[in-house]
Amino acid sequence: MLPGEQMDSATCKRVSDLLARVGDKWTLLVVGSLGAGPLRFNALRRQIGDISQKMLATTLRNLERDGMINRHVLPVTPPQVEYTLTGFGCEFLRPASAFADWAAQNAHRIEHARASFDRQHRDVPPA
Amino acid sequence: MLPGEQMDSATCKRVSDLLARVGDKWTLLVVGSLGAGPLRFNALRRQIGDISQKMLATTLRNLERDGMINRHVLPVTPPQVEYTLTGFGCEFLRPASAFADWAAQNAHRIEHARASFDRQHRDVPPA
DNA sequence: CAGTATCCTTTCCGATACTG
DNA sequence: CAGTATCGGAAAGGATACTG
Repeated sequence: MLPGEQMDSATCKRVSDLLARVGDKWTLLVVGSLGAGPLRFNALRRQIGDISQKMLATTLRNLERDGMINRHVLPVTPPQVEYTLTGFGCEFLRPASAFADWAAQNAHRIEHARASFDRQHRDVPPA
Repeated sequence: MLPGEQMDSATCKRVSDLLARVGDKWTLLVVGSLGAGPLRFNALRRQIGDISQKMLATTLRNLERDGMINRHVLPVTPPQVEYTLTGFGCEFLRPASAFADWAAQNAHRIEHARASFDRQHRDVPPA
């Protein structure tokens, strides 16, 4: 994008769509975890901590559909399924990490802004 | 972040939080619109198109709380309220734009991946 | 182990009506 | 003009039980 030029409305909408997908409660956690290497379903689940079985399955399916991860079923019993980032998924991890870095470095500023805002507006609220 | 090192779990969670905030249906559209210059409430509303009054008010309040925008009330009748990006908001627009660029440039790849995935999985679904 | 199916609660968000 | 208040439908997401 040219400096000074902001996103046009149509582009912004598509971006917003993707951001909504990726900005959901779990997607970034999953992609981040897989960024360190392949993981199986339950390993992934333990790594993330408090994700429900349902949401992990849904998130993984969406990421697979979007071409970000590969699902590899090992023909053993009991079955094992290994998830890995695709090349596309790795590419995605770059701007995501840049964004993540900014967020991590500025989180305290946001918290401060919130505290300040709340302080100035905690008046007259209830009876 | 060091290359090769992915985000740790705690950082990832904060980032995920911010992404969820920013990745909601309207935030990025509002910030993007304000990136081009200050706008008043209804001007912003027209620019974005189909946002409801309620969601615009909510989104603006959240952004103000996070220190991303300033709300300036002009003492005239009828009242006018002008919204502008803060310095912090402008800084935020950088990584957001980087992310947005990637998303815009790769949107077609995602669409293709989805179509391909759906093609391979449209079998045996109903009775 | 790796899921799917179902239920149920919570949250989101649009429509509408009203206010300073 | 710039909001707030209230309501109701839709969607997200957790808990639990079940399956290959």
